[in-house]
Amino acid sequence: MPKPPEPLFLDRIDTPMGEGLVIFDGEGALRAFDWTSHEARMHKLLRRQNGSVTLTEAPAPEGIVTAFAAYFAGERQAIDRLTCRTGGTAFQKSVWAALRTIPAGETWSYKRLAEAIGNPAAVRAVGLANGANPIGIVVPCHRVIGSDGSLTGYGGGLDRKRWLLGHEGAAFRDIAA
Amino acid sequence: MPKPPEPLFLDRIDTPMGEGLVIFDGEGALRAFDWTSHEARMHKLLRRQNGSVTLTEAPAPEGIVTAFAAYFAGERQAIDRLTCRTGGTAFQKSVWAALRTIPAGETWSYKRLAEAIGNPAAVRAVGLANGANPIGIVVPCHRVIGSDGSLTGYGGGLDRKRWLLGHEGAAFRDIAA
DNA sequence: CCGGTCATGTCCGAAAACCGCGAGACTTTC
DNA sequence: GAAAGTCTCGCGGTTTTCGGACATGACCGG
Repeated sequence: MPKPPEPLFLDRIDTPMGEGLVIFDGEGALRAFDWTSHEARMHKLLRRQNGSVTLTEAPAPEGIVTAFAAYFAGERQAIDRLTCRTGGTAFQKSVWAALRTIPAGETWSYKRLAEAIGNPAAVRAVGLANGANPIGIVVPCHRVIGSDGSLTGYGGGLDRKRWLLGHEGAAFRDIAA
Repeated sequence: MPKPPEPLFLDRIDTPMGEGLVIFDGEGALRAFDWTSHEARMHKLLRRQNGSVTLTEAPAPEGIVTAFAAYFAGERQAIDRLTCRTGGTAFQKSVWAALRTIPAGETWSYKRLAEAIGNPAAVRAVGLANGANPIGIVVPCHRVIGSDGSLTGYGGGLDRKRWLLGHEGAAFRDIAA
């Protein structure tokens, strides 16, 4: 079953944690964000969710670039209104939608997230769905931590999770490096 | 990976062996043919090869209808030039392409077919591919019989295979009913 | 406090099952 | 003995099934 490859575009931006990759589509919707250091992982997710895609380097829409810049400059809600579009299963979409309701500066446990989507037992599955989130930062999977307040995991590396939560002024239990 | 459902069309024609279903696409290419009595099987093949499809009843292109009519009336090569389009794996496509080179009135063994596609040992796999052929009659999978001349199998039922070969004036070993 | 157990959704790779066969060795039948 | 039936085994794509791994948390027994 052949699916026509969808044309997507790529731009690079600087972040306090290294160069980031911004993927967006012809309608200007954000499709993915990740760090250059994890490029392979991002491509994998993209392919899984959209079938084959063609990536072309192009300057990102003004709105996206300025939103990221403002966020890093301290305006923590600047990214809240960016329009995103993803593939994924129904379960994953519900998880990602719930993620965007967590305000900056706050953290949820995986359990609370599971309850929010009406599937309280799917705690572990929620963790997986979190890990499959293609749009880092904007879909704030970093705001989910363990029930005991520890950082648990992060696709982009725990360092970045720690930095992001600190930047947003959220509380968490920092367990060494 | 969600694939946009492809719009296909369906028409019904009469054959000496019962009502048949003709599936074709927006460009008038033949996509499937089978008998109403085996409708479920056909849908399964269609779905596997094209992903999800939407079927709408519509009169088939003139060329297709008249070709079938002519074939059943005795003009056995009337279906040779119909343009077909199928999904399937590379292996299956090569098998189906080879099938169309068998002239009416002739029969091949599964072995000969396997040799024709350059994979002499894949005799049994060729049988499978034959069974997965979505376009009965036009892609003449009925012209393939056992090395000893027996009919072996046919998706639409051995009765129809027997009738078709008889209609085309081919030789085979008829083993009771 | 530690260690094990279980529930949950998704993907991935491995392995097995499925057959529209053919060849070779045997057994039947006139 | 030759033609025809029976049995067994190997062949190779495709589909299905199964098990493991995982960004967790609650519970239970030492």
